[in-house]
Amino acid sequence: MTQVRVRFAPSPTGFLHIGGVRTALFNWLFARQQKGVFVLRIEDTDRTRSTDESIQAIIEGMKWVGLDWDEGPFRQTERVNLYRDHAMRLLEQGQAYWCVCKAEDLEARRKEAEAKGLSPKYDGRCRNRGLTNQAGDAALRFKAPQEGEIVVDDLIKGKILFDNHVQDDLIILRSNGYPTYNFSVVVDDGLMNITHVVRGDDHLTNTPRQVPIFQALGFPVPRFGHLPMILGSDKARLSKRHGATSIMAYKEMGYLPDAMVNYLVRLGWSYGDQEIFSRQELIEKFSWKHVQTSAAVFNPEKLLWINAEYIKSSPPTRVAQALVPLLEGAGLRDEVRSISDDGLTQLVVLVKERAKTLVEMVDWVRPYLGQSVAVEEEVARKFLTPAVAPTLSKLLARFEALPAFSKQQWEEVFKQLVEEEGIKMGQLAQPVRVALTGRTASPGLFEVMEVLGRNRTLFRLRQGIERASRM
RNA sequence: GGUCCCAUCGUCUAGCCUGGCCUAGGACGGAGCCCUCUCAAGGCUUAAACACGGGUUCAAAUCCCGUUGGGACCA
Repeated sequence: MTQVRVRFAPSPTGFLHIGGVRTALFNWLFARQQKGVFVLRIEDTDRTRSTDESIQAIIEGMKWVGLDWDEGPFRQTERVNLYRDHAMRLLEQGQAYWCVCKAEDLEARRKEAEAKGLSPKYDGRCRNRGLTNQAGDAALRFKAPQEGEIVVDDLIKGKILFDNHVQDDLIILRSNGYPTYNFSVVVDDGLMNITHVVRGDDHLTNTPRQVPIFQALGFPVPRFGHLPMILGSDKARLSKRHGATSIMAYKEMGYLPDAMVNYLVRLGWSYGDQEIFSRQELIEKFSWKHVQTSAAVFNPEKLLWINAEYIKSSPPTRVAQALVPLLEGAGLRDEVRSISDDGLTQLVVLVKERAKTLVEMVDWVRPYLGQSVAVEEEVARKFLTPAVAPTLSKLLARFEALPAFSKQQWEEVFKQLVEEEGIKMGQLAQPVRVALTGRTASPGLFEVMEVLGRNRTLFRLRQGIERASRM
């Protein structure tokens, strides 16, 4: 049994796209499950659109989602000579030929053929002319088989038949000496001993063009798997209009990498009714058999739900770590420095059920960072009224009488006061909540006090009373 | 235009290969109720789908053919 070798081969023409991450993810899962090798290859032969920043973005994105590769990153621009050598070999073997047809002529002939109702493929004019490339401006074409058929047994879609009659003699080297996509891919996959080519569905019809090239070059033909596309809510290919498509944008929006991976893998793959998977589980349970054959619509709401699930269930220390850069980004650098790791973790535990993203969490955590807390005018006017001031003062006095904070004890004292005053719980709880957090919504009051500690609780309560008396 | 792919609730999907267990299950989102110091979380309930038409069969979401509709690639 030969070792599984798969690859992810993005073009560095922008940021790392969500669709790309999913393709990488399926390859990675398969490699890890099979104890195989995952290769990262940068397809940058389109020199006009490729940039170094994009390469960095790809690497950064892959690292963030935790998809580690075993070989690479290779860059195709560093391998151009390999492609030329292999092209020349095909020429020597009589499996390629020089073509001097000009683009305009080809276009004209194609239109003509179409008008006559014929297929618009290359008419093979130069196929048997035995031309050389003396002028240095000829393109090299592959002599594609014209008879029989190519059978692709796709890992996902099953057996697909392609008739060779309709196959074109593809250009493999352009007149400028640069290889075309379909050729460089085959040379690389061949030389890198790729056993399973798993890529987007948009490459499906490239497969019957590539298979004969593998054969002509003497490479074993890999297995192929074609993943369905990801669509936007209008069922059009996912693009910026549907919201963020860059993986790093999701980092900035406060998504956890594990949540991202979980969502993306479930978008097109299933394991019965299970929704949440650890990485280890994914590696164990993944199979091509349950990869969906049809395109899937990207659903931000479900992603948000999964993210919330991960925020709730991930180790709080990990969430706290991920939260730090966002807190700093929100201008809370000093506050973050003055809180201990344990303290921050405690805050995460306090609010994790309420925050669906880390960005939301920043806002939830904010009231618990300083000594005092800001209370908006409007909120204060509504809850910190002179009418409640006396009750708040009584509460303060009773809390002050307690030497140390004890959740149970303070809650008892609180409820007793409510009873004595003949009011409802909420009538006292809301003003206290506002005094302690500056908000009308917060975690449970006594959890809040626990996190604030005795001193800050009393301090904020006093401030609240002061404000209520002034109203 | 040619070739190829695809088709179950609004969305992600289970079931399809190996027909009967499907009065089609789960999840997100929606609606309602419960819990409740607020907001969440949680629990319970609920609406919501086999694209259409033929066939095969005692029986079809499941197999076959066609139609329609989406999509990809080629240039």
